[in-house]
Amino acid sequence: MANKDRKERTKERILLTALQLFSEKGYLGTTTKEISAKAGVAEVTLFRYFVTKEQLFEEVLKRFSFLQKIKEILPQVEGLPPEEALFLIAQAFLERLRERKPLILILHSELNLYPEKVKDILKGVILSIRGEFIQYLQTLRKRGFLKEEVDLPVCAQAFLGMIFSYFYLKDIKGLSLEDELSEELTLRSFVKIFLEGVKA
Amino acid sequence: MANKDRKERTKERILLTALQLFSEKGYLGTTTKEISAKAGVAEVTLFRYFVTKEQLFEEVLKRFSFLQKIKEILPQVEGLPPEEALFLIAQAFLERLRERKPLILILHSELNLYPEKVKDILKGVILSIRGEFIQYLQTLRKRGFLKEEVDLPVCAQAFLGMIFSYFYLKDIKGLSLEDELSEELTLRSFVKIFLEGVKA
DNA sequence: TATTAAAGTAAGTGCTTACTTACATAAAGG
DNA sequence: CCTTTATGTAAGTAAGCACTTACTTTAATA
Repeated sequence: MANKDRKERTKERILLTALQLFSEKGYLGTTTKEISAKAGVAEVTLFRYFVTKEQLFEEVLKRFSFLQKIKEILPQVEGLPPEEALFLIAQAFLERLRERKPLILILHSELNLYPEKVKDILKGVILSIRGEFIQYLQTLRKRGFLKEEVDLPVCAQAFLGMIFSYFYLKDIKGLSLEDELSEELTLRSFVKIFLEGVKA
Repeated sequence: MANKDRKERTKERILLTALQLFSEKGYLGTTTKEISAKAGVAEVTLFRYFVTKEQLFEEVLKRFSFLQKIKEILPQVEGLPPEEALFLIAQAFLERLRERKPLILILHSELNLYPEKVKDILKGVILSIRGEFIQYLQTLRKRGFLKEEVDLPVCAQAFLGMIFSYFYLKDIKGLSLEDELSEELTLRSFVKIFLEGVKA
């Protein structure tokens, strides 16, 4: 094992552990001792790489907010009937939110620390996802599927908002209301409502 | 001024200040010194009323999660055409979320502390709001306005979800996307999409 | 094998924080 | 007016935390 690999791997281990702990307990609720213990390194090693806890936090944000590539599902979906396509998009969106859950949790509870940085990241994530979705809506519009007068960004907000709220309650807050349908049925209902709401 | 009033007023002042600071800086980010200073009392007074910081936090939750009465807008709305009624409901819902913003911020960032208690409160808030909305949907159904097959709880989730996400981005995260419509237009668009999506 | 780089051990420093104790003052009530 | 009750002042304690320093061990490299 080359020495450089070794360095990178320990650094990576610390970053990963920090991501996890920050997302579970918040920035203030997590101690450097805890991070280093769980990462299996000496506390001093942590400080050798990231001079302060704050810098570690910053690097966690950097490392995990941009690297996760957004998978493109649009191409696979363009030929399908809109109802099916929207369902698949909804599923993919949910999946994507779930993958990013630790980061989302951090952005969620750590508005006080680095408010601008956190906001920028969030904005980037939202704009990219919404952008993709608007792209799909445009193909629908070209095919004459949509009402003329609808505003695409607002439509996207509406549809993604339904799904985000669902994610928020279920995955972030861990709430399940007794009378809930299965996930698939819920998403399909959302799709139906949305589609009827915007189609020509 | 009676002595009892005096006691209650200082206690209330501490609770209010704590609510505000906890919601701004989180539980761990707020110190008892800070709370007492801002409330204009000696730190020791805080501890005389609430033996520990944790107990103060608990009382903040108790005090502000149940007292805020949910205003009834349904009666004022029943006669109106559905599109107008839904718009007013959407506005009222947003307003209600905004009133409760400090509490929501706390429930938001303090999942670690008292997870069960926090969850219960959140669940109560959500169920009560959703319950009211379902009530309204039932009147629409009775009047034959809705598709037969739609599931009311899911509809409610969809509609309130759009609005909640809007609130989340705008009021909680302070994000505004450049291409956004005015609040009124956005809400009216949501209403249109939803109504077309569920009507017979 | 000798050298160098990466990581560990261990002890400690200074600061902040929740919480305490003992005593003092001011207002309310009888 | 005198007692009781609410609040303040001031000083302090014990613990936890981020971060440091000095030295040692382990492992890659030349």
